Amino acid sequence: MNTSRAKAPAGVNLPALRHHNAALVLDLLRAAGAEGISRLELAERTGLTPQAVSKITARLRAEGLAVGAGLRPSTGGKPRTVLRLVPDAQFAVGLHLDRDGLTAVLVDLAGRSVAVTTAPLDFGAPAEKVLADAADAVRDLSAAEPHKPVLGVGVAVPGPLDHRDGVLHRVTGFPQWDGYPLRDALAERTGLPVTVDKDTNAAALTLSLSEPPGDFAYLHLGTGLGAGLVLGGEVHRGARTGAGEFGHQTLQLDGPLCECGGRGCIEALCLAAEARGDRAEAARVLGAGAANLVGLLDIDRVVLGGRTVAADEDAYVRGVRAVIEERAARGGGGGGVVVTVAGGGDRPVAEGAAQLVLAPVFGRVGERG
Amino acid sequence: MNTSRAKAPAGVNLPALRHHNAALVLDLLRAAGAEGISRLELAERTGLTPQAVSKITARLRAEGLAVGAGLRPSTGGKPRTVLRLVPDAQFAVGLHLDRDGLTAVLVDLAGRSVAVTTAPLDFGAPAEKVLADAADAVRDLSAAEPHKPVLGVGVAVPGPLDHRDGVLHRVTGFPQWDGYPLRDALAERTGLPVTVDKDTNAAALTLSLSEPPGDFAYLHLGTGLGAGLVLGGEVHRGARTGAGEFGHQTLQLDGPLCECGGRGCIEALCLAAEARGDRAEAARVLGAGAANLVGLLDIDRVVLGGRTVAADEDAYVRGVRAVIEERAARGGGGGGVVVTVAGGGDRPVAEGAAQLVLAPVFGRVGERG
DNA sequence: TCCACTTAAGCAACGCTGTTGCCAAAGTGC
DNA sequence: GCACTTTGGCAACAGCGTTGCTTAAGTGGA
Repeated sequence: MNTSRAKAPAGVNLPALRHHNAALVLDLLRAAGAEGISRLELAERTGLTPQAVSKITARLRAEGLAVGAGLRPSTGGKPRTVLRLVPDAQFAVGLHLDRDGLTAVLVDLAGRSVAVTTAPLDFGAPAEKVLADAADAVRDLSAAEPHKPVLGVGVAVPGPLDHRDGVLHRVTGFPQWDGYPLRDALAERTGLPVTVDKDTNAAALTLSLSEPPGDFAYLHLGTGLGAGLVLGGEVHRGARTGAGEFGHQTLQLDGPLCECGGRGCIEALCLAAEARGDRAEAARVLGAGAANLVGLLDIDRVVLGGRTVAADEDAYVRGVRAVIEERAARGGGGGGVVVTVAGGGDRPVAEGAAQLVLAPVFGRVGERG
Repeated sequence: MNTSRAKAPAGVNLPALRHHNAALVLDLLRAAGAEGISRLELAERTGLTPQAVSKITARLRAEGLAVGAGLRPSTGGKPRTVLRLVPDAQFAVGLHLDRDGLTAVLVDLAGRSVAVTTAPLDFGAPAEKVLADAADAVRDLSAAEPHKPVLGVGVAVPGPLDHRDGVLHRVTGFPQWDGYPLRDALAERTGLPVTVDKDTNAAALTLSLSEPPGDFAYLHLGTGLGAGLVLGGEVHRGARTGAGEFGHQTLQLDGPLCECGGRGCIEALCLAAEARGDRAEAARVLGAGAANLVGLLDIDRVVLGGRTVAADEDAYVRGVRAVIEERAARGGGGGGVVVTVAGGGDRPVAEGAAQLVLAPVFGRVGERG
């Protein structure tokens, strides 16, 4: 069962402290982007003394991860030196294995894709075949930056899996993947560390970098309906990496039959409304589920995405927002919740897969849930 | 809005490290109870070296927080010395302000109530009157252990509030509390640090100490229906301390009217079934909501409590379990989820209020959500 | 009864962390 | 040109957990 907390050796010694503070500074440098950030601002944000920040940034500069980037205007004294991340110091590969295609990206420390490959993929083919294609994509992309280290490979897949050991489970319609140790198999083929996660979690991870701080849920409405949760700056995966099962929540007791065998699942209701052209009703249904989620977790934002939403973003945003605001007005929680659509890159899932690898570098361990 | 993450000075210096490790060891000592735990076990659990644990425990003993408690049987060498927490080294006061009564407890470090007072309370009286009663209860209880330090006062109240600044909001039916700065007002009267939280969160906090590790939700079914969430060992409160709004989730689109003004709220459905004597249906409805929650968060356990559940624990446990297991069998998530009833003390809310004060001592900061 | 062996726990020296006190560098503005 | 402000590095330091070693306190076989 969930052993993540029970076994967590939470004791902190000096190397762990050093690593934590360095990662924290790196995270702030990343957030500052090309604009950069000064040592004193870093000190203020971290709560460390300016001198400690100087030492930490000196080490980061020696490792080639940070660099000076000009001066701020003086405010009456010596102007502040601005520091910024060196995005191409290290890279990570992100793979998105979908039912019909493979997308692979090489991502730099700033989160930008510097190389992309896409290819058709038969997810129903034998696992070894799919794995060989994936490994080829990793090899090709790594060659794009031959002299820079590639930290690892992140893989996003549609189905249920265990994020901790990287083993797939019961991928709907693809029984050959049940119990397949994807992480270890790909790690052996590529010689790189591999991290595996659900596609919705990867998308949520990408969003967590561009979204303002605070908790949010990413609701993905495409051929199905799923969710990725970001709580406290980290993706919430739950005990068995099963969190975000949003589509089969009951929204209509004893309602119409869903293909999962249940009744009144939000996914069935929402997609049925969409299929008969009643987009307002689809948005209202989605909004009811979103409002349930907002009330339960008291998050700051709801972010919508997926092909079905993209077809009419405005209708969905307005519909969902209306339900949430109406419930907030009744005192059901969720006042001030913001509803938006996922902007960001055009390959958010593959980029999020790469972020699975980069997250530890910036202190977003993600081992908690 | 949610500034908890943006402003969090996450930098760690040596005093912070020392405090963290000491709190971690204290937490393990508390978990070990009267039985105690050896230095080497502490080292194994924390990931620190035995020598570091020796130094930390030496400091704790010097402060009177830990003490030796006999020897383990030898395994062929020097027997291990067992250490245990000194429960009566420090205390905390917990207050439960309910609609019609006040319960106050003095709790030791082990979480046991060493003194209790209950009194009728008119929550609709002027705030100053209620506050005076509360302050009196605190003073009386503090006198029970005159020579030991009382760390602070934790207060659990029914309504919506902000845990961070301790201000109440829109307590249903009691407009005079809207915007009342309960934390600061009581802190001034008692001269002690005060922490305020929702009653369901306090109950969940108590349970988190006796329950096995892992994430769980406490569902309280009494005159209303609410939830407390424990994720990653800490109570999840959300951006505005509004998390756990479980009763007014929509479970039946366009269903019967709820007193909140919405339609098809789980609370209305569940209580209506209970009112007409259909306990099986009430349990089924509760189970559907619980299954929604389980799927969304992938928690390890669901814990039921409250007067209505207590009236027929077996029916509710079986009913809720049945719905969750049926959905898990369909692939909707939640396999292996355990459904139980809240055991623990007879004053779980007041004791949980006291735990709000004790949590930081054991490194459960709770500032994250 | 003795002695070799095992295991636990403290002492001392150490490396490394962030902190403090101080000073040089690099601007502004009268 | 000089007084002032602000930034940021250097050096010394206190305190953390770690390492190497010693002492304490048991077991068990000869």
